[in-house]
Amino acid sequence: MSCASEYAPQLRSRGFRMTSQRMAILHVLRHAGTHLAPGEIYKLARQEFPRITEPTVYRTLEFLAENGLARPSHTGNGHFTYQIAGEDHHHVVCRVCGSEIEVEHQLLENLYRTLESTSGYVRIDSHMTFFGVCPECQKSYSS
Amino acid sequence: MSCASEYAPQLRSRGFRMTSQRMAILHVLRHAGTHLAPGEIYKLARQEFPRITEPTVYRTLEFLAENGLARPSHTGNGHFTYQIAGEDHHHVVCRVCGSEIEVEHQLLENLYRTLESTSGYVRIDSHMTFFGVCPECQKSYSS
DNA sequence: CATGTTATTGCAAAAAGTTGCAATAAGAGT
DNA sequence: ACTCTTATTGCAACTTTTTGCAATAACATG
Repeated sequence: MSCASEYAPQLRSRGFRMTSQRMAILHVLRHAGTHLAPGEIYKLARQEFPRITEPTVYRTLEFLAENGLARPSHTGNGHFTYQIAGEDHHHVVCRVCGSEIEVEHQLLENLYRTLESTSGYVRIDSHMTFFGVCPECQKSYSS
Repeated sequence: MSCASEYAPQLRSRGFRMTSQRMAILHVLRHAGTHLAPGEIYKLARQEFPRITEPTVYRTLEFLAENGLARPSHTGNGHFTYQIAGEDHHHVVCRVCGSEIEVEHQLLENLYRTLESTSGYVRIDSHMTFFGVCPECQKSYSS
């Protein structure tokens, strides 16, 4: 069995099922090490389990995100990208060249707690992508 | 001329042009008072200027966002939604029922400055949408 | 106000993402 | 192991979003 089968009990205890499709996708996400677009995930997952289809990939990614096994993150073009859960960090993307870096979640903790007390909403813990201009591109514009 | 023509000089000074399509879309955004999905904007803009096409709507929204006249904001399903610029606030969306509230930008200022100094990136000023659970839905889960 | 440059658009076709529903298969119970 | 329930998938059709390129029209200039 693949390393992804360790998620099975977690799913079963909530009344869900572990399937080859979900294993394939979890496997892909675990080995990616970074976030991937649904299309890329589809191509890679097909190498694990060729009968998988696109609608299944989209539905599975949404399912995994709802159940905390995957993390969706927004990209600059308005689409989702997914990564395996557990890597608790955020991104800052350069709006000029697209390069990106990670940001510790710790830096956002205060804000999240402030938002909760001022808004009345709880369990605010979204994965965020911020946009700015990276050091490299700052140089090009100052010359 | 529509109220949207006040944007014309702003565009022309940067070498861009004001067109009927852009006026129609700006008009729609100004009268919406809230954010709209591209599809809705297309339908409404067609009432202003029937020859407008979908690709133009998408391209124009991206253009307006790049030039600070419109603000894209992420929705829970991974798509963009747009609103007229000038309303400087962020959103918290309930991940259960979808209700949302606005958050003053002031609350994020500190975080943005911290991100800039720790990351080296500058001009971080993205519009953000956070996800949490609203007071109403908290009740349903505590019963 | 006619002209030339080129930013912007429309068209057509492709790619990406979504939906409804019947068929399949996970896994609980026997 | 077999059966039954129903969560999950595949299929097919559909909607949304993107792309390349030729045609159009904004507007700076003379």
